[in-house]
Amino acid sequence: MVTIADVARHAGVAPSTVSYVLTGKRSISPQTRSKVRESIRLLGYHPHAGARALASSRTNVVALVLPLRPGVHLPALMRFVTAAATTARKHEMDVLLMTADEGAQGLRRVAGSAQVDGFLMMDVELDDDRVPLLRQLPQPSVLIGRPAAVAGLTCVDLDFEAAGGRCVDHLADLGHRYIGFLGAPSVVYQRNTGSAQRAMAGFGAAAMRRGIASTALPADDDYESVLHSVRALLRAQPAMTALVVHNEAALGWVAGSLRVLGRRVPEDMAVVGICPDDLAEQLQLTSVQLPAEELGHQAVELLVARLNGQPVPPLTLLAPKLIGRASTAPRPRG
Amino acid sequence: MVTIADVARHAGVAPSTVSYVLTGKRSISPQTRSKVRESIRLLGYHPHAGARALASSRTNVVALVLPLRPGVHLPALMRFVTAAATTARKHEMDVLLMTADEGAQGLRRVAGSAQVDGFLMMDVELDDDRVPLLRQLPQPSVLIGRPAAVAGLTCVDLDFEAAGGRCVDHLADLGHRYIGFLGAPSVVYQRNTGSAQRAMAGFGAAAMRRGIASTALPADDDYESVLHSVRALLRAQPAMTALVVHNEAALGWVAGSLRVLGRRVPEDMAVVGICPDDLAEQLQLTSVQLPAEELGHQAVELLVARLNGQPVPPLTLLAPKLIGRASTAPRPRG
DNA sequence: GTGAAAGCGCTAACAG
DNA sequence: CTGTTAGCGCTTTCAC
Repeated sequence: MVTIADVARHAGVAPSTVSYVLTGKRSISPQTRSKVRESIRLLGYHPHAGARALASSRTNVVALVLPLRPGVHLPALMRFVTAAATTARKHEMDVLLMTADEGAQGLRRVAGSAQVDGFLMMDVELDDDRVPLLRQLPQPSVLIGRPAAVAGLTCVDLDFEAAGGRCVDHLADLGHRYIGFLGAPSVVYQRNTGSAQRAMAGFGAAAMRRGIASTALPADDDYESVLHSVRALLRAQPAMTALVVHNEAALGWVAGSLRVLGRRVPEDMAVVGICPDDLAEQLQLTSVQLPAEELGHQAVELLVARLNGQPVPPLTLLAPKLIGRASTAPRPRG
Repeated sequence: MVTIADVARHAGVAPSTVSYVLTGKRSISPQTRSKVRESIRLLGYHPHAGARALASSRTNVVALVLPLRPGVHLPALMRFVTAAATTARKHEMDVLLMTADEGAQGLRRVAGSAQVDGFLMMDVELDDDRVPLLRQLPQPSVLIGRPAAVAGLTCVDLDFEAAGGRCVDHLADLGHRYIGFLGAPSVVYQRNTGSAQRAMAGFGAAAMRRGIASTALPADDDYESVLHSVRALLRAQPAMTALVVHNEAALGWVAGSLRVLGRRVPEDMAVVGICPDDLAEQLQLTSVQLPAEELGHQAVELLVARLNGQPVPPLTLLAPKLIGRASTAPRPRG
């Protein structure tokens, strides 16, 4: 194995000089620098990661903690993961993958053994039990999602409240005056899921603000339940001409349900989803996108900033973007 | 930070003793062992990963190199990843995530800096340029997929040849005598993609073996192309009553194309796919599954075996499993 | 069955 | 601007 001493000898300098050329932590004369660089290249030298970590207490690795509970949209998750990995590499960092099933125990292990410089944790819910632990760890962490108390943490999330509002605004601008909201399964709300509750709240508030009549119902993931909820919405508000759907699993059934109930999309009923882009694209659905890449990128940037001792805001909310597709049209005048 | 010296002092033993309790590399008296264990627990000691790697030249980390080219089925990929991660943890190992876009350069970097003990590389194709490099590296590697020359490597893959054959056998057993094969886009075959070619070869050989007339065509990923290819197949072999599809992206259009051409599934035309299970389930398609979990698990087991100096076969082929669903039925007698 | 001590390869004072 | 050197925390001989 080629070590820093080999490089130093080959270049006729001290090991520390080689180290400084590599880290840039002190100024080196151009001649020395290029001499050293050349030796490094010639010998094919790569600093030993373990030795470096030991001496510098920096691993240049971030842990990425993924949720793998059923129901997460895998394509969106992968988009997030690759964005995070790519951004990490831009900062000369690597990514250690942790599945959530190791729980707090796993975090303690990885943190305790100094395997990583920081943590990225996805899909954090309001009362996640790992959050208090993260606060204690010596390594900084960035959460994707939004726990109840944000103080002392760094979180990034889509602004779900604004997302709900954005859907209403889009529909209101098209002339719709009676709008329904088809939400997640009711257990999700019982479970205190932040994104679900906030999207719903944003939807309701925007409707009030615009003087629009709104009705909301949860829906389970199966056809029966979706059909039932859509029918119930229409019964509750017969003049309804638009629907906001915040339920990925239900989306596939919505068009069918509406058809069965005699409503064409978008002529009789405009539909807006809050969902990953590929799903919306596939269903030709106007939607507020879940910005997976942007979240992954931002999360890493925030973590890197914290590692460099820079101050970062406790909560970064990404503005929702609505993409118009075939499922929305101006309200039928009649 | 708690070090091994702290634990040793607390337990009244030498640091080396603590180390040996942890690694089990020499016998320790039960009393000493439990004394040490207790101190470890009390102090919340975790060995420093970097220090350990430096002293032992073992990181207990494996690199997982993922393909992120367009067209890979993300849900199946994630199933593979989690299986690999879970199996790795069973062996006290962690997983470092590498995206393929770093290419050979990235492998060299990670290998050179001794960040990992070995490599897991997914979706290797016949002429992958990173394969020769992997052979040179000091760390062992396991490939998921099957490059042209397997000597000196360790590979795991689904037995695509048997998979193609299995589809034919299933259909032949149901009485079908004229079978079509709808393959990947023709560029995939031009690109020398092993799995595509082997599935096709297995299909052809099995048909010959069973005395069945077979016809094959490639298909692109869009509706037009699929419709065109299916129509061409039917024209070439009007008596065709069954279809084997090895093209994930086309699968969604197959049923529609057949309907347009006046064939009901499965009454007029039986369909078998070679595709990830969730896709097949969703389409209610009889299929040979892509055993993502099993591949991930096996790959890690093989790598661990190699790390322990155990001999492993250069090629491990997993037997295809066919799951019967609604898309196949006995041949209509008429 | 246990201890003492010599590194593993690198970084970061300290010294010039 | 560069060299010398003392660790970083652990494993693993060697010695008893």
